[in-house]
Amino acid sequence: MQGWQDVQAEALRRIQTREWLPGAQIPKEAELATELGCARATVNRALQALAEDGWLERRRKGGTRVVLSPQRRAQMVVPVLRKEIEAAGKIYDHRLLLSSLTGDSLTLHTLHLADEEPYAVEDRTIDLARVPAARAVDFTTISANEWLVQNAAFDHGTMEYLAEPAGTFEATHLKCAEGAPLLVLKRETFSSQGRITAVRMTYAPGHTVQLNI
Amino acid sequence: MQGWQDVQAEALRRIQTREWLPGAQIPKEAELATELGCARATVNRALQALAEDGWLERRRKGGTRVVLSPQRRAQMVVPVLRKEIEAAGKIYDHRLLLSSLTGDSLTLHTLHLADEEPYAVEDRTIDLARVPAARAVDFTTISANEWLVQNAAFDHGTMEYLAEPAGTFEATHLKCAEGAPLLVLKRETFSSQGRITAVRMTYAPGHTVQLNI
DNA sequence: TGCTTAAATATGTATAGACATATTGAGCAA
DNA sequence: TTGCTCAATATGTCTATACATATTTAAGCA
Repeated sequence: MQGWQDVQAEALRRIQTREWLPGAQIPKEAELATELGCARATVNRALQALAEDGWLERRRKGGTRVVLSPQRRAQMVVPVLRKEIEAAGKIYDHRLLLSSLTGDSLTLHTLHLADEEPYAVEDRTIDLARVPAARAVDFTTISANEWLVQNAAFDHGTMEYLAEPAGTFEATHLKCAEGAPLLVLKRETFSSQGRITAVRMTYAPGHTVQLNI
Repeated sequence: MQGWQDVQAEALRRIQTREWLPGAQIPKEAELATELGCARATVNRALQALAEDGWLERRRKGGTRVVLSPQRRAQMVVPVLRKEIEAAGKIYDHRLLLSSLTGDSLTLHTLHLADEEPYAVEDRTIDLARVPAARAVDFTTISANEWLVQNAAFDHGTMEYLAEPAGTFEATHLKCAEGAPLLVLKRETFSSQGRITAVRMTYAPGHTVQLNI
């Protein structure tokens, strides 16, 4: 009944009730340990967790202080279309619309379907220098989206959502009017070697992206 | 040179190189500790971090196994408009367009400006039962967005992005054509007591949302 | 006054040992 | 077979201690 999670909860309470003010130093680990009746290591574990969550800033010798403006972070799972669609109880399928190879750069256009209805169109470029194995893959069978997730471990990446009007290409494949507002996702993923792939995913009308805070 | 971060890196390497296959059990903590020449607590710390990052699944007595399909998570900081705008080197301002009180429900319409240019329109409902202090606030001075961030600690929330055509209201205030594709954010935040506020933020054309993986 | 250097100090982390707790799985009973 | 009990076991966590490391502060010196 005095675990580090309890200590974390208590510290978070003091932050949120402004008992510990933003920017202010909080008692040092040893003091808190004494006050709460536990070992310093326990306090340390708790405060580290809070620091990782962005509530505290810690510096050796400098002590621990409450962050000026706690920036909360929203999270989402990186979308893997097939799972997203199957999770909604629908049947996933996809059509490879175009595949073109220029040097080490492979370009793929894919239409993703949910219950035979258009779900999204994908415009992807793969750098084969980073993923040589992709040369031998038949992307009509498995979608590039999925194959890369399973076979190309990446370090980091960026994602960007925006709204754009449907062009002729999108309107045709997504069965919507030209100019209809569509949600677009641009994503790039990198390994330590450099960029693996860049995607532009245009979702059918009505699509939404959910995040949790 | 044998810290828990090193152990974490080594474990992550084994996962990514498929030395430890998805779904497979990995050696138990005690064994890894012996193999890597460190204490079990060190291995524990490392594996816990990997579990928190979604690479491993751990169960008492059941051991630790590599997650079937490592779902990567993308993160973004919850947008606080003023900071977002000021970070871009522009001057933030806002206009309260409408304020209406019905029982415990306060509705606010706000136009947010960056360098005097329209940036977004906000349609917000605040539940005053959860934030009584909001009754006394002059939201022409401080935006609801910002006041709530500073004064209403929330537990959790949901966010949803979508693309919608500009209506007459948006077109007027955001200076764009009716029907222009706009990025819309719907957000709800909750305290342990219940919902604090619900927002619908419609961004000016061209706005993008960035996330990091 | 300004610079360099040396102590002081708070956090970071490792370790061994102990106990807690959730699950599994085997053995036994209905 | 089904259901129950109980021992075995892997992870979860706490503790006390020790040392590492980054920074600040103070002292010393030019």
